[in-house]
Amino acid sequence: MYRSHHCGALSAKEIGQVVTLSGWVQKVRDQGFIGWVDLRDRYGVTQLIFDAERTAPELLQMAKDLGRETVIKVTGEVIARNNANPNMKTGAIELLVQEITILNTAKTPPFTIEDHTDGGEELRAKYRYLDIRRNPVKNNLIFRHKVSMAVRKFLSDQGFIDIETPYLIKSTPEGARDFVVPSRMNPGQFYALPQSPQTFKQLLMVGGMDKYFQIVKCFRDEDLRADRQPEFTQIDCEMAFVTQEDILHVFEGLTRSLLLDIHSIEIKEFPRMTYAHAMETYGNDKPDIRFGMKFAQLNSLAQHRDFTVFNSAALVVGIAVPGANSYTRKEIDALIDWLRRPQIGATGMVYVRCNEDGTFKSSVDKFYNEEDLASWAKATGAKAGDLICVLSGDTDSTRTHTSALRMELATRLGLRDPKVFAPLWVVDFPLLEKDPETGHFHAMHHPFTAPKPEHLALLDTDPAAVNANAYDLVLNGNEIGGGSIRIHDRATQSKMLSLLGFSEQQAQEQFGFLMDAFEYGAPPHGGLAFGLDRLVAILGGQETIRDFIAFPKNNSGRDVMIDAPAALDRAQLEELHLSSTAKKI
RNA sequence: GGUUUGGUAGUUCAGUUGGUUAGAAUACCUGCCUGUCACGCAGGGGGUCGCGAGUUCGAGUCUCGUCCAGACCGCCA
Repeated sequence: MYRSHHCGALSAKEIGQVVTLSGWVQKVRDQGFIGWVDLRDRYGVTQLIFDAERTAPELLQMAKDLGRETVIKVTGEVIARNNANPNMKTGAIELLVQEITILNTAKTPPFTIEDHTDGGEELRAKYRYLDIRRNPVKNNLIFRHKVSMAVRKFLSDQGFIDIETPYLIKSTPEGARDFVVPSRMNPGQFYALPQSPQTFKQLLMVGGMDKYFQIVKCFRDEDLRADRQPEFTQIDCEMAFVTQEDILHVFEGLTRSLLLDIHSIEIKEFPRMTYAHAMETYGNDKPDIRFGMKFAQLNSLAQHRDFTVFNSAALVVGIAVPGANSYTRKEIDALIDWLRRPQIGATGMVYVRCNEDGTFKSSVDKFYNEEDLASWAKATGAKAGDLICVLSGDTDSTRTHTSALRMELATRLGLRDPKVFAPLWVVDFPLLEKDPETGHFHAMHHPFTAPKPEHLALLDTDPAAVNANAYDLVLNGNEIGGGSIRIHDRATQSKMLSLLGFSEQQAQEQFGFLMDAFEYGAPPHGGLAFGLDRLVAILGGQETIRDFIAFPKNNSGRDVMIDAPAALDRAQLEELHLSSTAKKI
C-alpha cells in the first residue's frame, strides 16, 4: 500500500494513528539532532519529523540526505507539534517517521517548485510537468475542471446532448487558415482540422438533435498572442426551434449559474447593447463596462472654431478620466507618446484640465474659450479634478485609439478589478463587413449567419446595412462567446455565399453538403460558442490563459517540452505523398 | 509580414563613459546547530556574457548580421 492518507488530510483528529503517506520531498530542514521534511502531494503538505531521541540513527541520516523532489513513502505516527503552524492546513500535527522507502530519486529541478518560483516562462514551459506540481498551476487546472464540470451539468440538466464531431474534416477558404493533415490513402489530398464544429452542429439540427453541446478542441493556424493558442477549447452549442431570445436566455442562465457557483456572485439580468451603440460609446464591440469614461462625440461642440485638426476630422471624441487632472505635464506627454507608438498609431491628443475652482486649462486654449471647454466637460461628464482626453480623425481609427486609451487608463487607475464581473450582451451585429482594401464583403460572424428577416430585402440593395441576429457575450472587456441564428434554407445560404464572392460552383463544392441538407426539412436553428480557456481565466481573475492549459504552446506555436512541430523523415514524407521542402542554403 | 523589449552562474537579475581577476540573491555541495516551517551560521564549487563578423591597443558594454524568447500591430469568419 502506498498511502493510507493524502498529505493534506491529517489534523489533530488523527493524533496517535499510524499512517502511510507517499509524495514528493518539498524541503528538508536539518537542525543536527532534529530535522524536518515537508512531504507534498496533490492535496497538500505534511511535515515529517526525525530526531536523535525517537528516530533510528540511520533513518535520521537518510532523511537528511533526501534531495528535493525525491519520491518517498513513509510510515509513522501522527503526533501533535510542539510549535503548531497556524499558516498551514496540517500545521497542528506532524508525522514521527518509523520507515522511509525511496520510490524514485530526482535530479535537482531547474527551478524551485514553490508558489513564487524562480523559474522564467520558457524554462517552466520546457519542464511543464514540474510546473504543474506548483500550487498556482495545479489549482488553475483544478479550477478549470470545476468550471467544465459545472458547464456539463448545467447543459445536460437543460436537456442538451453531448455529441462528438469529427476532427478530420475539409478545408474551407472562409475565415482563419486551416491546419491541414495529409491523407496517406488519398494521395495529394488533405483533411483540415476544424476551426469550429459549425457545419456539423447545424447538420445535427437537421438530424433532429434539437439541443447539442460539446466541449471541443478547435484549431486555427493564425499568429498567436498571450490569450490566443493555435488549439483551444470551445463550449459549442446549438438549438433548433429557437429565437435569439431563447438562446440568450439559456446561456445567460449558464453564465449566471457559473458566477453563482464559483464566486457566489448573483447577477440579475445581463444588460444588452447594440453593436452600433457599443462602437459609438466605447469604440469597441467588447466594452468593459466595469467603469465609465464613455465616449462623448464632440463634433458639434468643437468644429465651430479655427482648429483645423478638429475641423477636418470625421470624428472628435472625448473621454473624462476621473481624477487625472493630477497628471503632470510630463505624464500627459508620456501618455501622448504611448498613443503615438506604432502599435496604437494615434497622431496626437488634446487634453483639458478640469480645475477644482471650476476653470479649465487645455492644450488648445488658443482656439477655444472657457464656454467651449465647459460644454465639452458637460458632454463627457467630467467633474472638477478630471482630465478630458480628446482624439480626432477618421471614425474607425479614432474609435480604436480612444478605446485603447480608455482601457490603458482604466488599468492604470485600477478600475479593472478582477473580482468584479460585468457581463454584457452585444447584439445586432452587422451581417457583413467590407474589406477596406479589396472592397469585398466578408461575413462578420460566419457565412451561416442569418440576416434579420426584416433586412432580407436589403441584401440585394444595400448589403452593408443588413444586420444579423448575431450576439456576443462580453465579460469584463473580453469576448467570451458569440453566436447567431443560422440560415436554414438553400436559397438564402446560396445568396449569402454569392455575396461573399463564391461562384455557384465553388459554393456547391465547399458547402453543397450543407445546402443539400437544408432541402430535407432543416428546422430553424441557432447557437453559440464560448471560449472555455478565456472564460476560465477570467473567472479565475487572471488575464493569461496559458496557466489554465496543462500543456500550452508558446508564441510561435511551439510546444517547447516535446519540441513540436518537427520535421518528418523521408520515408514518412513519401508515404504521405509529400515532397520535402528544400532547405534554404 | 511589421513594431518593440530582452538573451550574463542551475535559476532570477545587476554590471556606470569601452579599461584590473564579471558580481548579488537564490539553488547546489560540505560542516555546525534540539522545535524548524522563506530556519540560522560558516565555508565551497559553479560563467564560451545566445551565436557570427566588425570597430578598437582593449568589447559583457559600440556597429552589423543571425538565432531564440516576450509584448503588441496586421491576422484571428
